[in-house]
Amino acid sequence: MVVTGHTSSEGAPGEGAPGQGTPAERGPGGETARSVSIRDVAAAAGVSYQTVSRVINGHPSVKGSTRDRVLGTIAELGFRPNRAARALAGGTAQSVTVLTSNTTLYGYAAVLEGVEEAARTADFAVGVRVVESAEPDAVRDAVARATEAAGALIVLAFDRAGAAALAAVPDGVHLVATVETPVGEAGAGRPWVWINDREAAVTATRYLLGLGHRTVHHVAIPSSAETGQRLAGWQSALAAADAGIPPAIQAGWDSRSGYQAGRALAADPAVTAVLCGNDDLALGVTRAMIEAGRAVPGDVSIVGFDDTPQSAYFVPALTTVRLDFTELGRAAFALLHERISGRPATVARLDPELIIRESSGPPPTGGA
Amino acid sequence: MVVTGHTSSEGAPGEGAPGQGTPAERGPGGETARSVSIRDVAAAAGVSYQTVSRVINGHPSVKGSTRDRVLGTIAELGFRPNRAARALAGGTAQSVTVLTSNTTLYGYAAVLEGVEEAARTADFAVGVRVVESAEPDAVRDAVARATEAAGALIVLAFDRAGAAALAAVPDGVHLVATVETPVGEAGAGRPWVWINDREAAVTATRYLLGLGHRTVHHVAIPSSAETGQRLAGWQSALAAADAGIPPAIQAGWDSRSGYQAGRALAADPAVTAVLCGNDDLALGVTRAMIEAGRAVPGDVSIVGFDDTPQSAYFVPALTTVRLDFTELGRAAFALLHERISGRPATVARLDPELIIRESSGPPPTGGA
DNA sequence: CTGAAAGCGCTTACAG
DNA sequence: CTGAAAGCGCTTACAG
Repeated sequence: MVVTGHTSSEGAPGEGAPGQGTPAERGPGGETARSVSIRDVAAAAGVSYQTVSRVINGHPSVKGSTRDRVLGTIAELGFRPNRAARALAGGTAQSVTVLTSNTTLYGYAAVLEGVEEAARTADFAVGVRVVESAEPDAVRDAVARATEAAGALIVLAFDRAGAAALAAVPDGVHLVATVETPVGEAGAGRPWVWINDREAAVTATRYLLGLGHRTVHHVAIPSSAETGQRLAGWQSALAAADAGIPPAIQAGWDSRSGYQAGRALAADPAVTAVLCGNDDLALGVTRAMIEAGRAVPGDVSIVGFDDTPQSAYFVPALTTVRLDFTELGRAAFALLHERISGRPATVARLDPELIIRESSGPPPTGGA
Repeated sequence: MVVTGHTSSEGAPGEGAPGQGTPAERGPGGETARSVSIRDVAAAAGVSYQTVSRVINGHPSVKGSTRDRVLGTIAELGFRPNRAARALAGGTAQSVTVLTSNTTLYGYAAVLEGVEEAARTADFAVGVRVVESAEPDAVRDAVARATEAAGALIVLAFDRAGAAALAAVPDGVHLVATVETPVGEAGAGRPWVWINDREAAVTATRYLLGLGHRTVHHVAIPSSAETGQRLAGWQSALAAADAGIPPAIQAGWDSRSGYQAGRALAADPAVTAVLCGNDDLALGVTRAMIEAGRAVPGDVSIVGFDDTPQSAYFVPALTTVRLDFTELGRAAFALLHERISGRPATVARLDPELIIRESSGPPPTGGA
């Protein structure tokens, strides 16, 4: 298994040969690149190219018959407006770039998927730019780059880096943010879209309490603020039930981090229920519990957040709160498109859903 | 938990209120958008704007002192060349778009991550365009859109849709493909980068055979060709060892699909070892086995492919072949950059690594 | 080594 | 309702 990039090593590499090549001939199927412009269309339709411009931009003052004719020749010639030229000339760029700190974690990747899908449907190009940290330099650079395309922006402000980037976006650029909390600094003054994590956390915590657990422990994901919404919901549900509020364990996003938190939790016999900030964390916590000889859910119940495609196949299958991040991405784009085009969009209303599977149950008889 | 997009519902939404808003005021931190051009730099540096153009493009014929002066004022003024203008004027677009059938599956998302990282470092903008299927219309449209940016292309041709898109890219566009097989139609005539899946499959199969299993079963992921490379490697390793070659089970990419395949396999007592086309599939197969009362690895050994971040935390922890897709993405970009700039790039050589964990072991004593 | 010219493909005002 | 003009910010030849 090799991956290399030596310059133009021609011919078919054999076993163990460099995994890169640039054969001389070309395969079939190649049409010619680049071509028909607004002027070609104009000539073919017998109008000036300004009129063609009006037609493709849906300008109202164009006679119906000429519009139809132009539209016809556009279809015939397969004309596609050049985005770079449009952007340069000051028209709508028809492009969104997603500014985010991550593209592979489940929630982030799902939002990106939703944005791409919706953008594609609306014929928008989509760009991706990651901002590596909340450091001023990184943020400034990321925003500058993401913004220079002259297109619109969707910033994923679920964490500190994203929130910092959101705050640094200059006025005047079309923007929608996906935020953790609509109020507060993160979303301040910007159009946003969100998922009510707090309410979802309340639901999950209440469910665990309802099973008979005296209290629920929490392993938290990073947040855009001091207190994450999932953590806040967990706390308030506990308070409302007059249950004790154990200190939350601050973790990262991945299973490794959950595993470490789980080892600490497993050492405490009083722990019978753990609400984890996401499913990856829950996987790690579960493994740590099992390694420590604590049965799940016999001795301790574990609940996650997100419902990743794998969660139903974990052993034990994970009880979790399903959050539709893909739809959130679609909603973000819809809102953005609405603000750009002026045409109101309809966005589906999503509700959280607690998916009860095998990792949760009543506390051990001797323990509750 | 709500996500909505009603038009400009101002004010702070309370519990259960629409999860979207556009407060009137603006947060702090907003610098002014757009600004300094090549002409501003020229004026400030006391040269013509053409000279500035030469400097930013690394043109050789510029006196050292004037180059330094221009570079200095560029830094001072914070000048950033306008990509749209550059693209329009025929210069290098400094942008890549990743054309792929998927953005969330582990391997795809990891490649995208690697491309983004490398592109960012080289100051390239990155776009994403998904091609939904191998249908001619979908392919034509995807290629047309991905290509219109005038920038370069990286096509992920691991599956049929990706391979079809690759075949449809017209000549003359800068392009690098990540392919399953360097020879054959998929990579034909195009520069490519790959991971030797076949060799990795051989390694994994041999390992299982070495443990004492009479043969190894296979649950295959989709492929860009009739026979996938992982499947081919598995077959050849079996043949080389004179082991029987059971029919492979063709599956999809996800755990659900693996679970279904696993149910079928669990019904056959002769099955003691299963090589799965990826870790998600392995998770599903494992669960099906356990549900059927077959212990893993006591009764059946299971090996995956990829080594996702979760695999080490599965119960049992998954034995798998680690493939560095992120590095593959970086390599794809490096190759592309090399072809665009002419400057040779150095790309790391990657080797597959079999990660032995808990899901594999010798066959049951009575069974082998 | 460094200006002045022309043009990339479009859009926005300005005149009819 | 529909032309002709000017210009978006850059790059590529062409002249010095």
